[in-house]
Amino acid sequence: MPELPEVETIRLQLAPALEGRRIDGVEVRDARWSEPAPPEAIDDALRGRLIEQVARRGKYLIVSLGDDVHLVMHLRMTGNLLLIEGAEHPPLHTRVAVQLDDGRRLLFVDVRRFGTGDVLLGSDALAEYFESRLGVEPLSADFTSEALRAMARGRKQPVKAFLLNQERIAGVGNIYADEALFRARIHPLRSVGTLKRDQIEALRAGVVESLELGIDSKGASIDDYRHLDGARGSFQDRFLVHTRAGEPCPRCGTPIEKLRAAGRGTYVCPNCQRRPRVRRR
DNA sequence: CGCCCTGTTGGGGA
DNA sequence: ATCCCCAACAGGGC
Repeated sequence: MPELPEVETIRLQLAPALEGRRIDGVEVRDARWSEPAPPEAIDDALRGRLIEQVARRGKYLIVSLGDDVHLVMHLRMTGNLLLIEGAEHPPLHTRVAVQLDDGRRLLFVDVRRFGTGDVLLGSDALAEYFESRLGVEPLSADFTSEALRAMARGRKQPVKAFLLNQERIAGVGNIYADEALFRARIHPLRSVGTLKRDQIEALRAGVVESLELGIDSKGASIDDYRHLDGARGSFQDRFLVHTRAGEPCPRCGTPIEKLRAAGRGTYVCPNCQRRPRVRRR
């Protein structure tokens, strides 16, 4: 059993990664392990350990290994995690390959290199990592109207920025936020602190419903099938307003409009989701 | 062919 | 708190 490195948190920079190495003939460019941990420390932390549990928190994946070692990964926008057979050729843009003892490999593939990975030593380090980053799980019993109202109270922030902030509600992305707001009939630029009690409840329900659209009948996220041809199209078809500028609102027929909120492309029905009095840009 | 814009995210700086 | 930019690419419009 290898000795644990002294550092408590190892930054495993998946993007870029593994300078100067080739993975089955696939060249990996501009790669390096970032400070403070040298590659040997990463190897030592992972080598010989059993995968005991795979979990999710917000948009993070957690692979828990023996001796309280945790590999925490984020796919960001284009990342993908693949399990391949030993003889299989890793796809282009493979950044990190973890060799498993049965001959298979776990690949982190990411065209844009936004994805991240951290090796955390100990459950305290793991808890701390998420405490500073993530708020309530919206699909848990803790996500009540009361909790949402308490978080929103007094804030002038546009409601869309509030939803995208992972430190309060974990896991709501751009597409999901638009869907939740459309369902709740709330304009994304509305100040979150001004929402009435019934709007807060509608927003809570909208968030839950939008997230459920991303889960298929087997309980797996539809994002699990991203790499399969055609999955992407059917995924987007589930959402009513996102990327549908010009198309008629499914509720009232008014053309969907595109605007910018919280720095992201944002889609609304201008009739169902009334603009706040004070315009902002 | 080149330039410009956009983007399933999050972090840092002004 | 809030806006803006950036990371590193692909893909589409012009």
